[in-house]
Amino acid sequence: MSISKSLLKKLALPAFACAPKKTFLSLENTIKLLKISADDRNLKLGKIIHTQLIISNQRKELNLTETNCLINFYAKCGEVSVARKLFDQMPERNVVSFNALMTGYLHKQLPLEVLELFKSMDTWELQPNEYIFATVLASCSDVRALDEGKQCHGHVLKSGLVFHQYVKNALIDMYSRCSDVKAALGVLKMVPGSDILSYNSIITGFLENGHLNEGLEVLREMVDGYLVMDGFTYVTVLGLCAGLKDLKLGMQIHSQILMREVEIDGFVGSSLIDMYGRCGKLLYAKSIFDVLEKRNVVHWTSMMAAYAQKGCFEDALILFLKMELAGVLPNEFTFAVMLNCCAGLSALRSGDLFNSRAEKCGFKAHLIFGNALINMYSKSGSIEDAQRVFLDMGNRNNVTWNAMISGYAHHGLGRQALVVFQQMIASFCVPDYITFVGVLSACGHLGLVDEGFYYLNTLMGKYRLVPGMEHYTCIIRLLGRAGLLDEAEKYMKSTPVQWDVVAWRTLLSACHAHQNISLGKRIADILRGLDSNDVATYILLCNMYAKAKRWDEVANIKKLLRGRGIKKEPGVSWIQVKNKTHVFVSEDKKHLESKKIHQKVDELITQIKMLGYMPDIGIVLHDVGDEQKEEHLSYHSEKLAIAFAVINTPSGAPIHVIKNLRMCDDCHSAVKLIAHVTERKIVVRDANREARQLSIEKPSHLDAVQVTDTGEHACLKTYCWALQHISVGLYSRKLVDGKEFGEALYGSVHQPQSHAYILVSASCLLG
DNA sequence: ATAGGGTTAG
Repeated sequence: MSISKSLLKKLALPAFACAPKKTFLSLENTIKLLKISADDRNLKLGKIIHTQLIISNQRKELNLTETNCLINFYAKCGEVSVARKLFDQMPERNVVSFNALMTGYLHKQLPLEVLELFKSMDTWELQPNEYIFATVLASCSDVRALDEGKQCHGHVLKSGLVFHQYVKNALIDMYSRCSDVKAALGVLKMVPGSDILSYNSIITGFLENGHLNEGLEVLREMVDGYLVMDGFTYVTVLGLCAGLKDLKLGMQIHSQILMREVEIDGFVGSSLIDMYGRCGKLLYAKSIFDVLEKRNVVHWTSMMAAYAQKGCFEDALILFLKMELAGVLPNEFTFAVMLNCCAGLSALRSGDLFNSRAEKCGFKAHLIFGNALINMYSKSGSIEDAQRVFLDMGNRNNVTWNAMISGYAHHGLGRQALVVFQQMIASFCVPDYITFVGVLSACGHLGLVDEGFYYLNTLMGKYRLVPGMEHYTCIIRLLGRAGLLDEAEKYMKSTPVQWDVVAWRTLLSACHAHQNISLGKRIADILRGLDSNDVATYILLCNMYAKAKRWDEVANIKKLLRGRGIKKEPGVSWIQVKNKTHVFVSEDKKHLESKKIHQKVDELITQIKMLGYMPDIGIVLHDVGDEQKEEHLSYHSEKLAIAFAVINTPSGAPIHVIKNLRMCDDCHSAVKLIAHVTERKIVVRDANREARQLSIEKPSHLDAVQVTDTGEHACLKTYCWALQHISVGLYSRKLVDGKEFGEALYGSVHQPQSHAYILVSASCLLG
């Protein structure tokens, strides 16, 4: 009796359980059940059927089809060695046998075996068909084996199978994943009949390899061809928007999803959160997160990443606790984001805790986790721990090497940074843009001018890298450190680079250090032309003049600042002692132990004066006499925090202080000596980053609209706002501004400022 | 009887 597949599936196991011992299935049903077992990855059921086949078979050996089915079954269930045994014992094989086994190797990530089988087909005088090519190309794609993929392409062309949709798409997938943009586009355009899968593959591949603009170009063509996006497309295109930080395009895609009533499933939901998060729209990301019915670990992690990206590290950490309460288990990505938050807060203790938790959960060996760990330890001031993690890592990629190189460079360990760079090259890891930022800054610390220029002008070119502003700024810092200020100025004036405020300020900082007042003045003029209201520049200038005891100039700048209503941000330091964060403001007397702390500061200063410490009296902005100046400097927030830590932590314990501003020269030399007299390791890290936003931002263009946080789609509110400002009459479900919907999207992709974007956005409300 | 694409890290 022949039974339908679905019925078989439903009845299979219970029927087997009840069947009398000598009941055998018909051959036809056996094949069907084997296929079901393969599709469901039901190893148990398949094994039972295999047994039945052997027992019931009157003939000595299984026939070709039966064995092929078995190979397929074992390969799909991950038992590729069993599949191989069956394959090897076959007296006769056909293309199907080969492909079934190849698929097993493909999914086990064993591309060499796939290629080996592909080669051996020739000796069996078997011609590869479209199935074989699709599988072999997928293997090449998986391991980015471009050369093998190209050879396979040649075979495909000879065989004339290039017009098979599967083969064509496999070729596109292989080329785009292997980052061969030209070849991928060639196949897409030369071979007619691209479906949504062709486009999804190519955009995904481009996105993966950072060819974002090319991806956008392909998207344009796709929309132009009126191809309807599916769930995969939305995920990929949202990834593209996130990478390009193109909020407008992202919102258009979101609108289309809403209008077409595409289900926001796990994947689309997380892509939306990620897109809004990476475009800096925390509130939008959260509104998506809030309305999701089921939240998985990716949703939580994407949301945490969105907080972290905005610098709301504490909020992200709180979200982690909420996730735990919701019973969702963290994965390696979650821990990586958490470590990133700890790095942002310099919360070494919390970072250690996450490290332990992750190790217990078995994520220690994950590459992304190790990378995040190196980053956390080095940003939190513990380069030894970073190094330990680095040495322990069995698997390393660019990010790993970069993290270690820039970690060493940041800690002033230029020599080590360059050694690691050499090791990176020796282990055939290709350096990238970020690698050279670290390398050049290491050269800066070591004062290696010639080497710096060699890396910039020669080595970067060898790796086909175009130096960017970060690299040029490193060069300026390098020249500045070496005291070659005039050369630096000459270099800046003669090199056709659009120097920015940071670069000029770098040189100004060198003028401060080397007391080149006249150049400093010239740079101040240039900076004034670039950016008229920058506090950091004025403070640098002020310090430069103060160091030179040019009090007249100091007074001028202070007057200027006062006139513009600019206030210097107060110095704040904080420190974690026994699970509590203690915050200190310069000259703060509010702390409970204030008196004891001030006494300790005085004591420490007396001690280090005996080692030759000379309080710097020239760098304070206060209008007071010299005596008082010394006092003010003594109570800079980091000194207070260190004194507190010396009192409240066991002797010998390391002290980690974080502060908002850059440490002044006086504190720098004082702290070094304090570390010496107290025999402690002291790390002071300045949080040299954008001001932290503690509350969720209001969409800037929506000031007129009350945005509440009650689970409604914040994006819809944006569109409501848009509705009030545009004429709605033009819209019908299919037509926007007299154009097809796709055209409106197309138009706005070409011109991001176009009004079509608002219309498309608005349409989702009406649809 | 054999083949295809997606989310979170730095």
